[in-house]
Amino acid sequence: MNNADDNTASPRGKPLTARELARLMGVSQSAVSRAFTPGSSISPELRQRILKAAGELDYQPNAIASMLSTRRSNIAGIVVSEMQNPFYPTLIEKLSRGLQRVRLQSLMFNITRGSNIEEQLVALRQYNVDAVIIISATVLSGASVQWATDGRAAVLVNRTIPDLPLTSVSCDNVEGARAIADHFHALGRHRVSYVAGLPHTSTNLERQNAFVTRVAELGMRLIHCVAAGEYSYEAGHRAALEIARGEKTDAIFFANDILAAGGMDALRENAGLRVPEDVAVAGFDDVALARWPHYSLTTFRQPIDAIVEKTVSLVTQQLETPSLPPSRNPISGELVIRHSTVTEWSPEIIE
Amino acid sequence: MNNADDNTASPRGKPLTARELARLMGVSQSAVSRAFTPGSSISPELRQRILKAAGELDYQPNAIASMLSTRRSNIAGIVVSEMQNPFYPTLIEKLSRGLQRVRLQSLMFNITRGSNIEEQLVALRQYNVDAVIIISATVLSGASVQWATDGRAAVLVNRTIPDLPLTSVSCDNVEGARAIADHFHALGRHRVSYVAGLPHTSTNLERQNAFVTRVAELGMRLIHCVAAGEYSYEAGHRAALEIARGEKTDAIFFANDILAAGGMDALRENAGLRVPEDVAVAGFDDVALARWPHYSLTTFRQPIDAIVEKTVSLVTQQLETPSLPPSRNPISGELVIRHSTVTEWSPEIIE
DNA sequence: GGGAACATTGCATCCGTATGCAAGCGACGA
DNA sequence: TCGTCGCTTGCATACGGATGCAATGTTCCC
Repeated sequence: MNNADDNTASPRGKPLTARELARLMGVSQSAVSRAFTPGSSISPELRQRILKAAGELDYQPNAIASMLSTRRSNIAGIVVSEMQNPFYPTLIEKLSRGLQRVRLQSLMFNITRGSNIEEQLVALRQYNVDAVIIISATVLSGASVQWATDGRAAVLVNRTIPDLPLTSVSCDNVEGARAIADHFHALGRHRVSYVAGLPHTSTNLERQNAFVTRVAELGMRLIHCVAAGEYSYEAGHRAALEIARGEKTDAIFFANDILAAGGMDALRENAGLRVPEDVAVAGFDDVALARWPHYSLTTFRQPIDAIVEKTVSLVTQQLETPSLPPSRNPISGELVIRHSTVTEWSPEIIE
Repeated sequence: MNNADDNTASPRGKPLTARELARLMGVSQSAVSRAFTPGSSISPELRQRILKAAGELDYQPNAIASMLSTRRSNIAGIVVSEMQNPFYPTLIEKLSRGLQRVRLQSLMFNITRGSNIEEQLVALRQYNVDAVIIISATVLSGASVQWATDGRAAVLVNRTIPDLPLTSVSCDNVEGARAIADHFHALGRHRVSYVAGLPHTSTNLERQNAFVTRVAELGMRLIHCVAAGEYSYEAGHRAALEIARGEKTDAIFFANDILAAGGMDALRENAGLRVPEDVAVAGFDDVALARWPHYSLTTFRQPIDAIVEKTVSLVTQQLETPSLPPSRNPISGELVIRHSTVTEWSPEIIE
């Protein structure tokens, strides 16, 4: 009757609307809508009939229209930067899959030194995302985050923002840094050092403070405490060389694995030191590279799956209960001992 | 007059709508809409007045409603997987920034072996993305891609799909593979080998064929040609060991840098071979790791910026001219010679 | 058998913005 | 001075689906 060219799926044509499908089937548009809305008031028979027809005619609800009606976008905005550290791609990948399980698509907002952060946050609001997940380590002002997350579910992952009470999920940095210090101590190393990445990030502050404190508690000496400036291989390399030129140290804790990798190469290849014999090296994260035989890096493993799971569950809770008070959620990690601190450790076999 | 509590920005309240702003200002809703639509029929004075008021009252257009009206989502769906290879996070990051320049947000669709691909593609359609950019190396059926991209701008990056005429942008794999072969030849290596990653991907097929062909042209012998099975360090490690156990080879081209890294470590640390003296090693991509002194890997650099630029421009063109015929766009890369093939090469300095 | 409680369904309207159309207005030429 | 043209502006409606409410049909119990 209409321009429904024929009753098969129609490629290249404008997509079928609920109203059209309804008319073709002789039911109301409401019925079509309800067929696709779980828990709505519709008989199983009608729903089946509609879903079947929808399948045959290749109808599917227009998510945009649905968003407008429900004021629910089913989109989570993920604010991201620092993609150079392989920890984050992995985290994001798993997170995005975790969010899909609760029917949330991930809209990525890339914050980078070059880009216009404010513009990104405006977009966050314009797209009406239901939830904001902030992973970026880049410094964001509390005010703008407040504005961007205002009235929606929000979770900070692996970071906090000063003076801004927001729900956060983090690997337990204190536990991890203490575990590294304890491990150094158990190895009999007493002249230890710390290499920070970005000095003002919350992850770094927590790791650094916990490490320094624990080192003092155990009666070890903190020889060097330097900031590499960023979380990169090159920065770790530079920092290690700087340390090697200074007073002798017998164990170095790098704030993450990438720094540690750069550091190890510098110590071995440029400073002529043996790892772990002359200096033990530990990192943080347990990214893929830490398992590579060349590095075989002792590190504190961030429990990615648990972090993702917790984040998703917090988002879900907040969506259900908008008034939920903010909470902090440290997730326990695990010390992974490898060859960079222990000579006699048998390296994991590559299967 | 209404419940406009006061005339300052109102946090926590529902966002202001164009209609409300219009009524507060005594203008029509159309005027507000036009003020935010470049090129629309409105006097500069009124536009300024409205934008100013919008700023003060913290009004911004609801992107969802706008999408519904215009049938334009200003969203590009990026179909992704393989986030383990650092080349991709970098590419995605730059791509997402490039798309932002033309006012497209990036909605990421993570395809992974575990996840439900069909479901992802349904979402792609439901969200009415304007453009689809497929980066994933994972095998997708032509039919489903056809369906997902039907009627919208689409670009394949660094891959093609058999029997599916779609616009694609790729690093010139043939040029790269030939350059590596030529380089090996110039080094006097005549017993060369090739290590594939995922054997059936288009990138691999192109690199492998071009390399094998060129090797024959130059009169070199292809000793080994193995498939590592995936693009990972471990796979490269395994493949290198396998090769080292077999007939002697004096140069190995790994299909990408990560494979090459695993391979180099295996050759040096497990097979007791010297790189480059006993065996020269080359990769493909030029990821960050290739520059690390420990690897200092000769590789063919993918021109990421040019790829991104071309992709964005193709998307733009397709959005302007929906009927644009598909095209293939190889982008020229660059051979980067480092220490893994040339002894006397002075390693780049870490600044 | 009558009436009430419940399950289904359709109707009408709303979500917030974009845009075709016509009305209003000033400028300009004849 | 009048008519016409062009620029602004507002009005009305469309975009596609969700949902409160009323209408209808069904079931169950006394």
